[in-house]
Amino acid sequence: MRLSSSLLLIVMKQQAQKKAKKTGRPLSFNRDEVLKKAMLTFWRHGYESTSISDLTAAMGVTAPSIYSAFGDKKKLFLEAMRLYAGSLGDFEQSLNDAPTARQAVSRLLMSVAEAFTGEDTPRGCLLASATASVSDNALDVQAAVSEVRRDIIDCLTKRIFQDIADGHLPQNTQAGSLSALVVAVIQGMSVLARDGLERENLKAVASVAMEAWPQPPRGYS
Amino acid sequence: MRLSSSLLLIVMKQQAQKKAKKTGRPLSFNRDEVLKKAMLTFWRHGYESTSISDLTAAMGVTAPSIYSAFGDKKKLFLEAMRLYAGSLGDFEQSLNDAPTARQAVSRLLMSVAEAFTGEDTPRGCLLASATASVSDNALDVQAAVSEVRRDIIDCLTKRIFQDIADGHLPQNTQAGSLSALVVAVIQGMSVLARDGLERENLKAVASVAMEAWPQPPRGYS
DNA sequence: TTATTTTCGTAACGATCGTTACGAAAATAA
DNA sequence: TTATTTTCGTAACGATCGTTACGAAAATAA
Repeated sequence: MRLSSSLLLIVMKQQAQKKAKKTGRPLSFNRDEVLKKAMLTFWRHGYESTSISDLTAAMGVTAPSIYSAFGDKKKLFLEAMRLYAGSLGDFEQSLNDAPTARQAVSRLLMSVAEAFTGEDTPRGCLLASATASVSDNALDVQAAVSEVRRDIIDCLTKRIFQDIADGHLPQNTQAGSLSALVVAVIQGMSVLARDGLERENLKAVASVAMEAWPQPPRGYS
Repeated sequence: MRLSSSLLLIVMKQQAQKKAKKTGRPLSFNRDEVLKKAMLTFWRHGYESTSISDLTAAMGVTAPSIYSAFGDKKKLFLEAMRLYAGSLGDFEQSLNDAPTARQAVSRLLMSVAEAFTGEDTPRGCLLASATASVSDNALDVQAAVSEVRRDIIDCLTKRIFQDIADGHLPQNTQAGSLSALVVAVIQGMSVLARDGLERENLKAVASVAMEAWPQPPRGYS
């Protein structure tokens, strides 16, 4: 077989994956839509406290179809978590779009205050609550969530170092501790949101938290 | 029956409850000791992810004995939670023993940083993780934990108001938001501790968080 | 049409969940 | 000793867990 025809086959296969050229009975549900419903269920009840029965009810899909489409409960959760968290690249982009790390974090805290108290979504943060405690069977799922948090902290740390280099933050700024504090505050805000704290009060907490942000060096802003 | 003899009977009954004057086969375990082991198990795995089987293994007590001594799983958890949290009065006392609210909170954050990274205990905070997410069957247990957090916030708020009155804090200090932030930071530190952050790094986070504490008015400290 | 492919829903799998019935065991009371 | 009281351990309860076997249904390919 020549290389060109091999490549052609690959291209055709990719096209088939994109658009419904497949043979066989078609899927009766929209994969993205039911994944979103699974995500909302995990958001509300967490990983282990959400049963397959809860998921079939929320997704409107039978258990065998869930297993066929997503593998098993762990893989479904991991996909749901990625849908919730979004891409790390987009997060990094949003941090870099802001003029300073301070403004990026200030806006971040306000937007999570809104997101944690949405009318049409569960309260709090899926990352904070879904695997806060698990049995030994789900330690790997917990570790996956933990890794997402670590990536976010690393991302924030990089942005803070950049601000130090640009003179927006003092040279002695503890970049790692400061970014870890930002994530701690966000995860703590999730707890308060779940406890029922109202949106405006949560924003006030975020506002007070920003007081911990170091002042820029003299002559800078 | 005369009142005096009735009172005498009550006194005798109380004595019987204190010391082992009971008839019948004696308890084969120390109730306080096995409660502590249950508490540690709930601390590690949370309320719903801890099974009765986990508890019998950790406590060294059979299921029927657990039910006889503690009622059911919910009541056992609530007792374990109270053992973990301690009395609100003691907490209030510790806040009032400190010279200022700032020092009380600063010491509080350092002591939880130690407690969340103990060698012989699970990581993080039982209150933060054990009921972070639950099924509908355990919403009442979640509410009980939530109430403990609210009590702590109220306690901190009172102490902060006292410092405002004493001139240690500015008149415009947002006492409610500041105390809610303290609890948010603590609950967020629990997440970081569970993620594996080392003790000294967690203390550094707490230290940066204290930068959010308002400066005392001019002329005060 | 017939063959092939994929998904459908039903029905069930073994394992584990929280909880309890019940007779044996171990103490005191009479 | 015998009666009474309380706890013991075994064994099981119905319910639910996550997962899968399997034949029917619904599409395209030949």
